[in-house]
Order: sequence, then C-alpha cells, then structure tokens
Amino acid sequence: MPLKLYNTLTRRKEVFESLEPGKVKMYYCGVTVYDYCHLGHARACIIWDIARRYLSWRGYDVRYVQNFTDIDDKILNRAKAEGSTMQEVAERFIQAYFEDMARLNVMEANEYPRATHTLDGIKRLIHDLEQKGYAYPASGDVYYSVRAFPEYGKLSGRKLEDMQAGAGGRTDADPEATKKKDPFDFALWKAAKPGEPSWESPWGAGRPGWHIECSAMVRDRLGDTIDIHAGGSDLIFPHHENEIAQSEPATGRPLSRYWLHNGMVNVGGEKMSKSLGNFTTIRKLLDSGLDPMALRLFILQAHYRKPIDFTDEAIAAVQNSWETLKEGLLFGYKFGEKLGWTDTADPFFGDPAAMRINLESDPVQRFQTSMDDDLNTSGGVAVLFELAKELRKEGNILTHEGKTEADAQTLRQQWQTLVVLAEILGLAAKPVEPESLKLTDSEITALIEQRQIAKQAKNFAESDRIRDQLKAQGIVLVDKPGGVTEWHPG
RNA sequence: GGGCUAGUGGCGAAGUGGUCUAACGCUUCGGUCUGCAAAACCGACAUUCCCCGGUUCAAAUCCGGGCUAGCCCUCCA
Repeated sequence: MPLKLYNTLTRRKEVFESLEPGKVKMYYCGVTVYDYCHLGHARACIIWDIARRYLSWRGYDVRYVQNFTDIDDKILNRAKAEGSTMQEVAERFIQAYFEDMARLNVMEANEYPRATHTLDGIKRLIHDLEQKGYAYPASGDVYYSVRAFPEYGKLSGRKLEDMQAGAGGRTDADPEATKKKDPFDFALWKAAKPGEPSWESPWGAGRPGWHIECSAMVRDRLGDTIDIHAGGSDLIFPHHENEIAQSEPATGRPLSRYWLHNGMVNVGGEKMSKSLGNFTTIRKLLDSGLDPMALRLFILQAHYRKPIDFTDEAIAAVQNSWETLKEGLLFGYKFGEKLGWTDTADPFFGDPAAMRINLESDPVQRFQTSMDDDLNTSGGVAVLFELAKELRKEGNILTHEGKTEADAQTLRQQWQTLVVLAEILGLAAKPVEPESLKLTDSEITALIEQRQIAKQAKNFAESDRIRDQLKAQGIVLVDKPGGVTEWHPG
C-alpha cells in the first residue's frame, strides 16, 4: 500500500514519491516570532512533526527544515512598544518556542534558518528575478511583477480577474500602491525607514519583504526542488503562492512536489488568531494542568485538514482519553516484572527505538493503512486505543487476581506495538518515580489494617476516611474478595 | 462578489459505491464486583449519515439543485 497525501496544488490525494528514492526534503513554514505560540501553531507543529515521524518510520531519510521569520513589522512594533530591539524580541520568542515544543514532544528540526541569517540568499534571489524580468526597483523598493508569471494563482486556484473584486478596499489604502506597476505586485525588498533595522543591498539599504525569505531559505538549505512544503492553510494565499512565483522563475524548476496544508483551530466557530484576540497560548494551557500528551491527542483525533473547535468540553474529554492510553503505555513498567519479562531493569527498557515488533500484525497493518491515507491520525489513534484497552484489561486482572491467563510474550508484543505506534504519533508516557509518596510501606499497611478493623466494626465513616486519606497521598486501595485489601500507587 | 473545503449519534470524530443494522474516543444509563465506592469488566445508546431530486442491481459514499458552516481573497499555523 502506497502512502497518499493530499496535494493542495492538484487538489487531490496523490501517491507520494520522493524526488530521490529513500530521501525526503521537507520544509515547514514556521512562525513569525513576535509572541508566544498559541494552539493554532501547536496544531501545525504537531501535525508536521507527525508527518515527518511517519515518513521516517516508512523508511525515508527525512531532512526537515523549519524557518523562523525574524524580520517583520509586528516584531518591530513590539520592540518599539517595549523599548527593545527586533533582535531581542525575536530571540526571546524563539527561546519560548523551543520550550513550548519540548513540552509538546515535537522533535527538533534538522535546521532552523532565520531571515536574518539568509540575507545573501535573499539578495541573490531578488537579483536573479530582476535579471530575468520578474522584478523591478522603485525608489528603494523592489517589487515582484505578478503579471510576468502566467502560472500565478495555480496553488490557491484563483485567477487575477477573480481577485480584483475583493481587493478593492486594500489597494486604495496601500501606501506602496503608487510605486507598484500593478496592484497585485508585492514587495521583495523594502527601502529602509529611519530608526528601523536595515541591510545594505544593490537597491540601497532596506529589508526583505515577507515572502522572499522562505524562497531563499528553501533554496539555500534544501535546493531548487523539495518534496514537501507544509504549513497552515491560511498561508496558501498569498504566502505560498508568492513563494512559487519567486522561486520557480528564478530556478526554472518546481519549488515543491507536494504542498500540504493543515486546517485551522477554531474557537466558537471562528478561527483562532492573534488579530482576533481569541487565542490561548500553549504555555497557558499546559500551565493550567492539561497534560501535553492530551493536547496532542486532541489534535490527532481530527483529520489534519479539517477545522477543529477548541472548547472546554473537548479538552476535558481528551484528558480522560489520554488516561486510558497512558495506562496502556505504562503497562510494561507496571506489570512487566510480574509477567516474568527479564529486561525490565535494562536501561533501554521501554525505548521504542530498541523494540522489534511484528510489522505484519493486524494492528500495525491497520495503523499503516490509516496513516497511508493522507495521514489519517484518527484512524491510527483508534488502533492505539484498542491495544491500550486490551492491556488495561489485563493489567486490571493482574492487579486483582495477581495472574492472568494471557500469554506473557503476547502481552509483551502488544505493549511494544502500542509503544512503537504511539511514538510515531509523538505520544509517550514514562512512569513517574514514586518519590511523591510520603508514606512508607509499613505505614500504609498499618493504615490498611486500621481500616480493616473499622470495616469489621461497620464503622464505614472511619474506613472511608482512611481510604480518602490514602488516596490524597496517591495510594489507591483495591478491595479484593475475602476481605483482602491491596494497594498501588494511583 | 470570487475561490476552496465541509455538513455522520448526547458530544468529538473515522469511513467516500456493496463486508456500514456506520470504527475509535468522551459522556450517559443498566449490570457484575463492593458495606458503599473506586478501578476494571459486560451490555445499551445513529436501521441511519443536512434537505430535495437523479444515476445504479446497490449510495453516508457518485451527479444536479438547495440550505448551513468554516477558511482564503489584508498580517496569520
């Protein structure tokens, strides 16, 4: 079964074939660093992280590049407001970005190019476009001549004529309009303004326009044609359309074979965005107690191209869902020893990279079939739940009966399969060291005995009090038939 | 006004011509267990997939029309 991906360029699912066998060059259009990342960014980062992980698992050597746009009006405005510099603001939010992504278990890219580090490439690209007649200078600015590129609009599926009707309001107010030969033209280079950072160039001091840095970074780091260019659907137009317009005439080659776009995160039926002010930052949400893995699960339960609605109910539901999955993932740590597995003390125990699973097994096949279908993560997650529930059931039997009919090696295979597949989705759980336990075993045993006496005296108020007290300390009691009570860390 | 998506149970969400009396998760309600619980397990919860037509032996799935929603056309993941 081949992997199929929905290509925005052709508006259909296509069989994925990389340019170079076994290798994938992937570029994710990252963030403009002028504020903390919100859930919308989280969705994009997570879904492309998974695309990358899945391609790797499918055997590709993936080179994953993600940019930071660190030259931008909004960064500048923030710097002015804070009495700081553009560089300082950018640096701070890049740092924050890495902190947030580490919590969400997003793998690091191979490279993180920045606009400020790519000035040579940007200038070279503008120069090439000018030479070939796609760009023209205008009093310190340089503009891209949209009408010089007949394919303009092919990604977003629009024609210049269609756009004219809606563009009226903007072009009137655009201060650059007078310099442009055509209202559709866009800036490649902007002349320096007093007090703003600028770089020397053949067209005078200035700074790059918004779209050009991505074209330049892709070319510098990955080459003329890449396999996958990914980003939010709100970037299709104008950002990605313009990238194509800049890159393809300059290199004479297609910029990317596949264009992938994720859907938006909505709040109350509206897109979450900074300008609307309806955003929730990743750190705020995680600091409020939401498990980062639950947040990942929230994003994975929907298909990446569809919009998802962010609500308190959805978050509450997914917290519970994650508990189920987590129990499955912790199965080996909790019960491996009891089942006679011999390597539970091994330093690599639980590491998916060290696990060998049966790739022909039904769960793996179903997982792969789902993921091959344009990264259908919700189908993939369904497989994880089936495995996790099976393990939870066995775990419960082991807790209560002390043994199980199930074969220890079969359970081991199931657990490892779960761990490996979950890892592809970036979902992982490690046992928490029970250092939080303030009570010693003998103290616990003593309390259980006290409770037993209270129970026999039918003093249930007292016995429940002891149970609640232990629960508050992270000890869960299990009453078994015959008046025996066992405990385990909650 | 133009372009693009989508509308499936109480909620979220897969499925895109027959195996669908519709996966999976959450919630709710029964039952087992228990002094009561918790956990877990067993079971129930859409004969139906926005509406109206059409194609077909067969449609949630294809086609036409309608209604509704979101995204883009301005900075945006």
